Amino acid sequence: MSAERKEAKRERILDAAVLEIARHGYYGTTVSTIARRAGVADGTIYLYFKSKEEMLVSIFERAMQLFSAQAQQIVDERGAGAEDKLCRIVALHLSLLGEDRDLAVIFQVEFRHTLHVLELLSRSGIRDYLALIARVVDEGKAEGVFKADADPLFTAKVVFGVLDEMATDWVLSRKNTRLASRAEPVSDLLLGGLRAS
Amino acid sequence: MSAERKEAKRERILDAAVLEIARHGYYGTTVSTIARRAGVADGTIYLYFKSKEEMLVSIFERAMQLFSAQAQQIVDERGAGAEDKLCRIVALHLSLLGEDRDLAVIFQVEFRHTLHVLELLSRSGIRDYLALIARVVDEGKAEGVFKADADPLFTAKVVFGVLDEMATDWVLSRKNTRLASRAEPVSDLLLGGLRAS
DNA sequence: CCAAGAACTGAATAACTATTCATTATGCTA
DNA sequence: TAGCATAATGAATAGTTATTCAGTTCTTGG
Repeated sequence: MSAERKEAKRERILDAAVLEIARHGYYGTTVSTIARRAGVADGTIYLYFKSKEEMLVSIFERAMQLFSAQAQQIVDERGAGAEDKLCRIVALHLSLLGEDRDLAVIFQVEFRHTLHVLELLSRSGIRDYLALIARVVDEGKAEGVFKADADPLFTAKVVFGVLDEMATDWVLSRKNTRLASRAEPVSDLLLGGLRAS
Repeated sequence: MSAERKEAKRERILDAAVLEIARHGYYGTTVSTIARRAGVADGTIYLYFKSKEEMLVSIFERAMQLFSAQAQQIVDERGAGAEDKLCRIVALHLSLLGEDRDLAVIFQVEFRHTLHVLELLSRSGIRDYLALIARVVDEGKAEGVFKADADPLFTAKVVFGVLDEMATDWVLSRKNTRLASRAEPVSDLLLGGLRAS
């Protein structure tokens, strides 16, 4: 079997896992269910993943890669100001989760539990993301548009916390709002607290 | 058996459950383990709780009661300004979780998963809490110290999000910092974004 | 077209554990 | 203190499910 076809099947299994786990939770989803939805036999799962838990880790890694790559691009851009970069990261975060409710559920609900199992391992992906935001805060201080006494990592955690709560709130609410529509008010409030006076 | 002694035993079981679940997760903790730590037989658990899940709900309710009662007191106080009230709620939130790491772990990690099972049920406790914060924002607007265009519920979610992220970060970090020490910088940043200019 | 290795299958296995309930202990009242 | 109700026990039950592996089907290079 060609490498591409193998990769495609792996993706299909992962997609099935995202869908089922989002709807029924990690412990409420059996390997058989995932296999059935992916259209493979139970045993086949184990040709692609060492265990059920490894599947969850893979979901996290695949999503985090998408996330980080795009955020990185925003941060690296030359010529853009820190305020603008921060707004775009906020918008990106809310858009990516807002586009895929199943993935959002897994991020906001299932990983929280898994973090307990994986502990700092999974958090390391978040740490990189926080560092990225912190860099933007640092730039803003250098530009003189953010308060000189803002602690970059602390500020990054505040930003992440707000985004995270928005996402969780959206996931748990039944209303049919767009998550991305909250980007502007979030940016406004955060920038209000950050700007040099 | 007297009602007090019964209540005391119920509390002992709940304490044992908090300890074990915080350390090993809900699914990593067996009813037998909780029973052993509480010093009772497995079957005894079921004289006090209908099921394992009900134990978790009881933990949530017991803690939320403590939480809400104190927050309510702050909000109800006459003569205090909205800025001051907000600062005190921030401090309260971080103190209560900071005083009891096991409880904090359950709140920040285990309940996230359980929310999936209990869905909006558990969130309703949070909803009341959010409403309380929103009321303070409203007062601040009436006093003229907060921006006139601040949306109270949205702002409450932002505040909660920041507090929540601080708590999660503290729970997952191994460092021996005090959670409550972040109250001041959190308040500063939030008030900076909220104040009328 | 045909090995032969790669990929896949799914029933069987091997735990694991929430909950029950027949039995025993305890405490209270008269 | 006897008798009765209440409380506690913990071994047995009943069900669940991740993982394995012996056997089958597909692919492909010569």
